This record gives sequence, structure tokens and C-alpha cells, in this order.
Amino acid sequence: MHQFLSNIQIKVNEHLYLKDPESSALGKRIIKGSIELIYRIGFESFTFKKLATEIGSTEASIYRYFENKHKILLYLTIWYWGWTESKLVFAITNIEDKEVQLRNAIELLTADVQEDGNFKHINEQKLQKIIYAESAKAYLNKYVDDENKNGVFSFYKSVVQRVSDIILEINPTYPYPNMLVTTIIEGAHLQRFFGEHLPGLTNCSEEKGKDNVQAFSIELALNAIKK
Amino acid sequence: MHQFLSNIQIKVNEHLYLKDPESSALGKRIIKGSIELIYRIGFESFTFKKLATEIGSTEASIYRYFENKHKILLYLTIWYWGWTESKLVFAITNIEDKEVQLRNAIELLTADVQEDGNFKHINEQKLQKIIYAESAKAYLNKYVDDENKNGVFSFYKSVVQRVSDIILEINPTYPYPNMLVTTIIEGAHLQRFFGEHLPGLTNCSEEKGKDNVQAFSIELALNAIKK
Amino acid sequence: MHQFLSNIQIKVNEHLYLKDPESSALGKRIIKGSIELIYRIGFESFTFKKLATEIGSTEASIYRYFENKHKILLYLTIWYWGWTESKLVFAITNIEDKEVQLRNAIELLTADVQEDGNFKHINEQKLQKIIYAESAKAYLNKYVDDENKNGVFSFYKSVVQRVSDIILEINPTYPYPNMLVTTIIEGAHLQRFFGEHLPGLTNCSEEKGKDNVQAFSIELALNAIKK
Amino acid sequence: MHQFLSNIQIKVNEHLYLKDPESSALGKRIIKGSIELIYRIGFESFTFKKLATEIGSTEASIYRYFENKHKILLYLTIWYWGWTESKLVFAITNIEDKEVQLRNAIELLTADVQEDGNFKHINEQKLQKIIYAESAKAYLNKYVDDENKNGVFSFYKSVVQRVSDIILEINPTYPYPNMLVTTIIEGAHLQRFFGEHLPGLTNCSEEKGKDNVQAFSIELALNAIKK
DNA sequence: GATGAATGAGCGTTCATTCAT
DNA sequence: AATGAATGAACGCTCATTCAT
Repeated sequence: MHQFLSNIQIKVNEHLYLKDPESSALGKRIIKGSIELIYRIGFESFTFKKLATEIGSTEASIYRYFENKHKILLYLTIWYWGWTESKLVFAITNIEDKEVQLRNAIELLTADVQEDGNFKHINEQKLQKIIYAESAKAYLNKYVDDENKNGVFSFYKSVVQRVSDIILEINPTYPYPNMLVTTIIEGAHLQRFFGEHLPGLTNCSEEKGKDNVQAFSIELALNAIKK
Repeated sequence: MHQFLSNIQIKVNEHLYLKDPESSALGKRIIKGSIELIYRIGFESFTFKKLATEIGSTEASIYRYFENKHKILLYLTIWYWGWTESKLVFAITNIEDKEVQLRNAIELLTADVQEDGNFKHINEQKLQKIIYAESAKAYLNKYVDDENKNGVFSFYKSVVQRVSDIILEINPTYPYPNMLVTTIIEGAHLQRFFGEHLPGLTNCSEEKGKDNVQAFSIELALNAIKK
Repeated sequence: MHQFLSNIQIKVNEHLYLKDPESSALGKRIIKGSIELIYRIGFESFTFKKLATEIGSTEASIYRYFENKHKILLYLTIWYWGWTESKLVFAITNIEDKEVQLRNAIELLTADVQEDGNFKHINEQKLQKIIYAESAKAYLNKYVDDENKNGVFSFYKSVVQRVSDIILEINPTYPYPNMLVTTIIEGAHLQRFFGEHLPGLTNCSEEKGKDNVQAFSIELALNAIKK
Repeated sequence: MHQFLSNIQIKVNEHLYLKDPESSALGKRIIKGSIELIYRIGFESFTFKKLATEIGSTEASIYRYFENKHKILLYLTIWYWGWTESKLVFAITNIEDKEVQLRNAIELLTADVQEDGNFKHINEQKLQKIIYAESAKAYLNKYVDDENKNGVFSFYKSVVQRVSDIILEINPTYPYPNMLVTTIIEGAHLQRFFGEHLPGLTNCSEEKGKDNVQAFSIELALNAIKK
């Protein structure tokens, strides 16, 4: 997988930045620093000033890249879903059995991310925690107009659509494929989040091989679409 | 139900406020105004100053009741889950058939709220939208220490536990009752949220009687726990 | 005149301030400090921060009184013209001869102001210099909508109208009374300004009794309207 | 006049620029863009960044020509008076009758400018509006030292002096020729400004042939100096 | 000579909070 | 108990300017 993905660069909608952060060293420090800092202090406390201090630059310089902190969160969110889609494509390619495809897909979408060496300035594990905890804030506010909303969700939609298509191939009459996929994705995020921040609210725990959030999710999906 | 609930008052953990907002007219205006304002402008833009203007009072007066805006959101969240538990208790009382209990419970938990005349200063519909969109912000930040987190979740946990118990009575060997319940609750919230803010991402729509979010949720649960 | 005016308070349009600066000690310090500071460093360099330092307060406190620095300049301008109208009314009251009225009026409007003990927190001399140099900036910018523009000019218009009326009583057929009055007022301001900042551009100088700006202005008016 | 002026280039004091804007295409775009932009948004909002965007260049490039925005305004002001003097010289050359000279001069100085095809990168109409509204800001600030002030005013002084000389030839004993000329020039500017921005404060309006600002000005001057 | 990148400094504004009444 | 006045601190943003190429 690494070999494959090492040739891939996630292309984020260019309306989201003033200057492409991938295009310079400072830009990459902004991305890296944002992930680090949002992970550490949360998006609400995250400011351009703190980010500037974090990466040893200035607010003014960051403004060359992003209009405001919401755009950064959007950028990260989109990047995350673009990256997830890449992995998804890889996980189901050349697999004949549709049910195996579905298992692979759900396993991937509900997994706890491992760091991915291909993107040096992006810590994928921390990014995933940010997605769990903060991504809702990315799209629910006045800074994001509809155009951007759609931009944000294009990768997310693709992911959902790919899995829905598999479901419909297994059971062409299942009436709620999209709902099922989003419920499973977000449900898994939630369990991860509870596991970390509100232990006691979930009963997720490590098993050997794959953990029980994944087991639960796969079982849920297969039972739901069983004819 | 109204007759029953009209005798009920939701008791919110007293660590959350400096002075009980239920104890005075101003306190109730604070609650009513907060719901109105958070619904309208979002929690991030919500400030004591704006709230004071909204209810025709002053910032200083609001500080008599709540330490900060996060505590208000916590208060609303807790109230919501306390109220939901009350309705849940009523919905399953005196029903013999466990599967009917489960159906009723899920129907309730995934429904779009109707206004409930019993709480004059609380607009339950707007409150539910706030829960969908903002409640994650209530517990994920530095203002909320662990003690409060547990306070916040006591009602939520009760709700989850009650439904889990029903599930275990139907299928005592089902290994993930909590996960299933929270996934269904939050999944439904998500579908409602998508339905309103990102139409096109979900395929939920009105059917007659109960809408298909409810149908999907009930079916999902029953298939999951089928022996 | 002092006795008469000591009972007068200049009432400035209340849309211009958030809180009436005449209503508190801090408010008066804001007015006094603004005059001092704008006089000293000019309106462009004048900021709320510098003003706060000048009067030993904070920016936030000043914002309780005025939305922005333009509103302060407007306030000062309006106050100046209100005060000028008061003096004008007094200067022509009970004078029979219309030509003497006109002489008095022009003498007043073209005079170099002397400090007026009635307004302790206002240094009228410095205020007049500000009017000469900065008042155009008060009304020519995006901060001032039409409503306010008219507010600003109500006193100015009254002044112009009173003098125009005298002119028309002396010569009812003179076609340009308003132009004449504004030209004389602003011309005198300009000569004062040149006298201070660009010596060599004007040939104004002190004579005994009244200076030659006044003499020039009176002569100009009388010759213009002579039948 | 065009034939005559087409050989003329206005030479602006070289202390005002780092590199002569007349010496390159970019320099001319800077001048053209400055007039356009100051006219549109006012001098206070005018910045090098906006100017750079307007002309499709960069802030750094503009710094090659002008130290700061105040120098640009000075440049424009000086250019305007240089251009005005050129027209004035032409308007009175070879005219015998001194009173006709004076009429011509005042007519010119109080006229609403028409575009002058000789200077392709300069829109004279917009420049005149800038002079009306903003020129005071050019010389009243810390950026302009005395040396420059005199530079700015050399053309203005020449204009005033030329007209004063005519006046003194008509009436050698008139004591205030400079005051009269500046009052008329600035008075006319003021009427134009009021006409555009504060209609109702002036009673200027179009007549046929020449408008009444011109008529008023000429009459004012002739009556003032009448022996 | 012209430009792209980066930055130090400071402005205008709001926020959360305290104090006095 | 509720309010009016005041403020310290920080935020979001822009500006003028410099440096390297």
C-alpha cells in the first residue's frame, strides 16, 4: 500500500487556501503545526497567534495561506477524506467477493489509524482524533458557504458512495445504503471518542487481530443487508 | 403523557450553576434566551453580552447564574437527556412485549421532537437542534472537568442503559448492546443534521406515520440482535 | 456673553455616541483627551489606544462611549458648530442695524477663538484648530451614512442660514447668499490654517483691534452684496 | 490649447519619488491606478496592497517608485497644480484687457475639469475630485517635512501669484490679493464638493454657458477689487 | 528591475470578568 | 438580587516594509 500511495498527493480544493500550503516549507509547517496544536488544545482555543508561536512564524505569514482558522480545519478535514478514499480504493481493488470488499471497506473506515509514512508533515493519528472531535465544527458555521460545503464533502461523499455501491451489489433491494454507511462511519468515530474521553460510556476494548468496534461494525452491516 | 410529565421537573446537577435558573424569572429568561440564541447564531458566536441584550438584562446578572457559556450548554444538554429519559420511561412502562418496548424506545430516541407544552420557557424543538449541532462542544473542552463530564452523562447513560437492558432481555448473548444503542442514537442525530444542513448527503425523507430514519433505525437494531 | 452661555449645554445628536460622554467623568475625559490628542498628533495618527493612554483608561472603556474614532471627530465637529451657533445668536440679538448684524456675524465666524471658560473639559482654541484641519475627514468616509451627515450639518446649516437671512434682508436680490457665507467661513479657516502651517502662502497678519482676515472677510461680503 | 500642451510635461519635484513614475510603463500604471483607486475608495482606505492588486503588480514594486502612500498623494497634488498653471498661462497669454485676463483666470480656476487628452495615464476629472476631497491630507501630516511642503506649493503659489499680479494691475491698492485668490479657489472647490456630497448645503447649479459657481466667483472678485 | 515570500508592529474590536452600588 | 460602569487580556486582521531572488 505504501508503495502505491507514495505516488499520490491529496489535492485539496483550491478555494480553501490563499496559497497552497503544499507549495512551500512554511506551508507544510502550518499544516503540521495545526494538527499538532488542534490535537493538543482543541479547535476553540486554537488561534493563529498560538499557531505562529508553535511553528516559529507570525500571524501575518499564516494569513498568506489561510483566511481564517476555519479554513484550516476544512483543509484538514478534506485532506483526511481524500486520504481515506485513496486507502479505500486500494483496499477493495482486485477483490472478487463483494462481501469481502464490504468487510475490508468497513474494517478500514472503522479502524484506528496508524501513522502513514508517506506524508511527512502530517501525523495521521492525531489528524484522525481531530476529525473525530472537531470536524463537525468545520462545516457548521457562517464562514463556510455552500460552495465550500460541497467541496468539503466531495471526498466524504465519494467514500460513502463507493461503499453504498458495494452494498447494493450484495443486496440490490436494500433501501438505506447511505444511511447505513454514514451511521457506521460516524458510530465508529463516536465509539473511539467515547473510548478516549468518556470511558464507561462505551464498551469497546481491544481484542486480538481487530478490535471490537470493527467487529461490531462489520456484523451490524452484514446483518442489516442480509436478504 | 402530558398529564404524567406535567408533574415532573428535570433536576439538573447543581454543580453546573451558581444559582438555580429554575428558581427565578430571570433564570428562566436566561434558559429561554440561551436556547433561542444558540439556535440562531451557534454556540461559537454565543456570548454573555449578546444573551444579556437578547433577554434585556446584563452580563453581570447572568454571571450570578452561570460561570461561563460552557456551563449553560452543559445545563441544556443535561436537561435534554433528563427530559428524554422521562419520556423513555413513560414510553415503555406497562408494555409486556420486549420487542415492542425496543421499538417504542428507538422510535422515541430517533424521532424529530415536537414541542412539549409542559416547559414553558423551553422550546424543545430548538433545543434538539442544538443538541444535534453543538452538544459535542459541551463536553470536549478545558472548562469541563471529569466530575462534570460524569454529571453530564448520567442521564445519557441511564437512557442507554435502559435500552441496553431491553436488548439483553431479547437476546442475552448480544455482545455490543451499548455500542448499538449509542450508534443508533447518534446515527439518527446525524441523519437529521445532514437532512437540514447538507441535503444530498443523506437519503432520509418523510414517509407516512414515522419517517424512514426511524424505520431504518428500528430495522437496524432488530436485525443486529436477531438470534 | 459668558453669563448667558453658562446656562447652555450643547446637545449633540445621540446617534453619534453609544453613551453620552457628558454623562460621566470618564466621558468628559474622553472628549478632553480627544481634543488634546488630535490637536497634537493629527486625526490620522489618533487611535483609541493612544487616547486610552492619554487619559489613563483603556480602549475597551472608550468603546463604551464611541463606536470608532470617526464618531468622535463627528461629535467634536457638531459640538463646535452648536457652540458657534450659540455665540452667533448672542452676537446679533437686539441689534437693529442689519449691516451691523452682518459685520458682527462675520467677525465672529472668522475670528480666532478665545478659550471659553464655560466648558471646562473643552479647549475651544485647540478644537477650532482641529475643525480647520480635520473636519473634512469627519464627513467624507464610509463610516458616516447620510442620516449622520445631516445630523452633523444641522448646526452648520443653521449658522449659514442665519447669516444668509441677514444678507437677504440687506439685499433681497442677491442670488448667492449661501455660497457667499460658506466661502467666507471656509476661506477664513483656510487663511488661519495657512497662517499656521504654510506661512508664505497667505498674507494674513495681526492688525490692531481685529486682524485682517476679519477685515478682508467683512469687506468682501459687503462689496459682494452692495446694490 | 491641446497643441500647445501636448508638448508639455509636468515636472514634479524629484524628492517626491524614488524613481520617476513617468520613466516607465509600470510607473504610469502606478499613477493611473492611484487616481482610480483613491477616487473610488478614498485616501484613508488606499493602501499599497490594494494598489498593487488594482494594477496587477506587487507592493514591493511600488516601493521602487514611492516611499509611502503620502508621497503619491503629494505627487498627484503637485502634478495637478503644475497642470493647472500650464492651463492658466495659456488662458491669459496675449490678452490685453486685464479684466478679461482676470475673468478668464477665475473661470479656469473655478471650472469643473474636463478630461484632457494629453495625459493618457491621468484621468483629470477624477484627479480633480481627489484634490477637492483629499489634498489637505497631503500636506498635513508627519510624513511631509518642510522642504516638501514648499515643493508641493510651488505650483500652487505660482498660480496664486499670477492671479494676484493681475489683480494688482487692475487695482494697485487692493490690500488682500492673495487672500482673495485663495478664498475664491478653495471656495469653489468647496461648492463643488458640497454639490456632490452634501447636496442641500450649497445652492450651486448648472446655468447655460458657465455654471453659477463661476459666475459667483467672478462677480465676487470684481466687486472686491473695485476702486 | 521587478517580483514573490515573509514579517514586525500595531490597529480596531470583543470577550470574559470584576467592582461598586 | 440585580445592575451599571469599567477594564485586562486577547483575538482577528491589515499595514508598511524588508529580504532574497
